[in-house]
Amino acid sequence: MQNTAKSVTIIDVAKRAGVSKSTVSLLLTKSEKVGYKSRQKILKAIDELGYVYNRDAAAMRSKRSNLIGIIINDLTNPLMAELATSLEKTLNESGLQAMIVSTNNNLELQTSAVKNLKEYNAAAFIICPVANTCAKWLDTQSAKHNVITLMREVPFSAAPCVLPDYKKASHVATMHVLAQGVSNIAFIGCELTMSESLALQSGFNTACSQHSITPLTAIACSHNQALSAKNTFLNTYKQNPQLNAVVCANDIIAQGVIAAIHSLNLPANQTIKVVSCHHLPNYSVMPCSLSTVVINTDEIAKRSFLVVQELLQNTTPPVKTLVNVNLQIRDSSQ
Amino acid sequence: MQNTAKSVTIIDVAKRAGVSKSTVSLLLTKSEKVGYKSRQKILKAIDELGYVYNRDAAAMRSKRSNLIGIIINDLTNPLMAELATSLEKTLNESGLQAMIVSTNNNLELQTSAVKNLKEYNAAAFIICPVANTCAKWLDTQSAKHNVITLMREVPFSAAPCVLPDYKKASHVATMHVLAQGVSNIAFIGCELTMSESLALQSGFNTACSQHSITPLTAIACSHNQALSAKNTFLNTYKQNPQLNAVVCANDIIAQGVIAAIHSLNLPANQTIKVVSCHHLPNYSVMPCSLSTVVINTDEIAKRSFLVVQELLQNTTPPVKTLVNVNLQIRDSSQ
DNA sequence: CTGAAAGCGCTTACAG
DNA sequence: CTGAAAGCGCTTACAG
Repeated sequence: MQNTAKSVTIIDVAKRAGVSKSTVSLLLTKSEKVGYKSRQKILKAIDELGYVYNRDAAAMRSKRSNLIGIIINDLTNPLMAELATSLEKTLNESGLQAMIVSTNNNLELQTSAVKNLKEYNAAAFIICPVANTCAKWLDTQSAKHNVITLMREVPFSAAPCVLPDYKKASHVATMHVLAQGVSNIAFIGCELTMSESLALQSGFNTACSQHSITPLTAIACSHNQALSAKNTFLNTYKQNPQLNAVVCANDIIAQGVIAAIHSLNLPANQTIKVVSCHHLPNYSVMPCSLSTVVINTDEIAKRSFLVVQELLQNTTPPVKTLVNVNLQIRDSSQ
Repeated sequence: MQNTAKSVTIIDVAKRAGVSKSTVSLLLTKSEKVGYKSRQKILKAIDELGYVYNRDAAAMRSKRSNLIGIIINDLTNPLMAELATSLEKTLNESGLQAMIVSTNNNLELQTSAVKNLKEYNAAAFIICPVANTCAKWLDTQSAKHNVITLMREVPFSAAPCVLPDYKKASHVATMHVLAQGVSNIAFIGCELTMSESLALQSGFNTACSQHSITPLTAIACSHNQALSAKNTFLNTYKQNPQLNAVVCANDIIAQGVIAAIHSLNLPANQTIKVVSCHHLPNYSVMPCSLSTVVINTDEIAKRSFLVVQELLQNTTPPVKTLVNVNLQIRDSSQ
């Protein structure tokens, strides 16, 4: 389709506007240098001819690029989608073009996504890395390109990283339930080898020891599955019937745990408190209310952008940016 | 960063491999035409030099492009995210590069997204249109570019469109509960002016009349809000206490309705059946089970790809492709 | 398979 | 502001 029509170039625009090709190019790049009259004529010509700026040609000639790759490991996670959307908006506002790519938690797809984006001359890569991303690979990319990681830290990598303060998240969540006088508390997380999970567990343990409480247990269930969390909780409860509080790694796990607690049909005087360390946008609409730690995706997007900007300007950004998190308190006794 | 290093070109590769520039270009484009020995030498040189194919240059010279824009109105909807991921995978497998862009249900963002992607020389646009997309605008784009719409139909537009059989979805869902002998049935949808909602309602009405039942009511609640659905249901129930079945437009609304039913504390012999016409991936993990209509995103992605392929080959694809849907039966009495 | 040549649409100095 | 010129990295015939 677009092959049939001969494309309109700046030469055509220049002819029509009665100015030189250079002037058109000047308007298209740094528009403040062109006088009012020429500007009007050029804009009119562009409109009449339906001229479309060719960024491929511009990028090739100038060796610049305003394309930023956003590589997301799990786009079906509403938090990640929200973050990607927010990032895209932030980049757009600075004249940059976001290109979101989904790797579906697949390492090969992540590798090929970065390779492809290089061929498209991306100026920077914002990566939410898949779980088993290798630090060596990341450092190789980072040495030659502008790369930052998001939401997840790749251990021992030198690439700048922006992530929520997971340790604070679990700490504040745990403190919240401990303040209510519970004493038999468990943590239910997932993928405990990930740096995120380790940070969550660490915040949990710190809070427990600050209250001089030995946590009952800390257990992992399979990846983001409410059903798995439900079963995990039921097993834990069987072995620890004195359990009266559960700190969950995120809202999905919390949902599973809450479902499990409902299924126990506990007497009215026996409650088990549940709190989540990681709010997921669309899960807030659930029947039951839940105290949860909210991660501000706009703030993460903003911080990420600042780091990317520093990279683009060849200054050295902080290697790690922790973004604050906030506990949203709701009725969390089940 | 990438500006400092002088880039490696096919000329460098050709020199190193001891072949001509043309041969390298040949390998990079249609590789079957290059002999085994040359191929090995070239691949070795590419590897040693860290050569990166420059798609901007290639696209500019050849006037071809393998970039496909995927423009999604709501990336935080897990179904849309799943669809985008699936589409990206399908495109990748055919050597095309997907560029996902989120418009966040904002018409201006959608317009500028398409404009930007044109500047990047996208070969086609796959659009999940925002609600108030104008048919005229879409037809203008479609006249000059390869454009298809997904999941939502823009009324009176000539652009090819791929979407689930919403009418069948609500029909099969409604028939399912009617077969259980209910007689007082309501439909709860959202945004009833959208073509999707109209199709859902039409399927519902058809099923009711096939059972010679006059539905109690059909009501809209605000956009995808479980809480709003909950309140809407409670109001409806107050006015129609004989209600014993509810057909919901999607899982989120169904969740709200189920929560409302729970809050009624109905006697054990009184149940209200709930069914959903539109399954949303991450909502399947809910405490309660729910019969719901599953939309196969892989199938939609595949069909969309076929339509795009036809457009790229300048043949005329079907203007409308309806993808089959399936009722997933679970215990749906609440 | 090679090699020289033209050209895709732009940017970037530069002299006027 | 103009205008001519060079060049970004590739593809595409074409004659050998």
